Amino acid sequence: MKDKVMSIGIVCDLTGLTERQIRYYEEKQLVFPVRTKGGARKFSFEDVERLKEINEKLRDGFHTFDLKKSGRLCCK
Amino acid sequence: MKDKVMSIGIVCDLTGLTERQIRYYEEKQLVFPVRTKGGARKFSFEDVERLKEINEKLRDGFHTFDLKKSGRLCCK
DNA sequence: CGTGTAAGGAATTCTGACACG
DNA sequence: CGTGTAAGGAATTCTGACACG
Repeated sequence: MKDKVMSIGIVCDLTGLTERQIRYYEEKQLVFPVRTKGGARKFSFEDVERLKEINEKLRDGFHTFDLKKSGRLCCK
Repeated sequence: MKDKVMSIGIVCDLTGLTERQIRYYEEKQLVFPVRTKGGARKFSFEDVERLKEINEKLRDGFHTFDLKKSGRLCCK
């Protein structure tokens, strides 16, 4: 599940987010996809889950820096 | 593990096979990737395992039609 | 701040074919 | 039979920027 194998397109399908949102979350250091030689991002299923959580938190009123500080997004 | 999320490039990395081999195995009905709107193949981790088994069998002297007839590649 | 979009380029994947054998 | 390759096109992804606010 930690294998970084998905390109951004399928991640969009799986999360319902836009490429723009995903790239922004990466820019803010909330997710860490790996890169192919060509520069394309590769995500894992874990990243997909995390991205969904990030978006939820943002919709709940949190900010990207809040999420970064906390490290984990979920309290369990 | 059955989620068809990987494009052919990563499958090549994961299996060590070439795109040509993977497409040929699909042509011979040994694997069944899904397609994106744009026509790109998407594979699952299960497909990756199957592809490795297919290639092993072929190296052992089997033919694609032998593999197709047997259905399963592994006897367990 | 978080996200949308148009812009141009680079990398990825696709198909059908010729080749060897 | 199974696989390599060059060919041209179409789809995908990338970055930096302007926009709103």
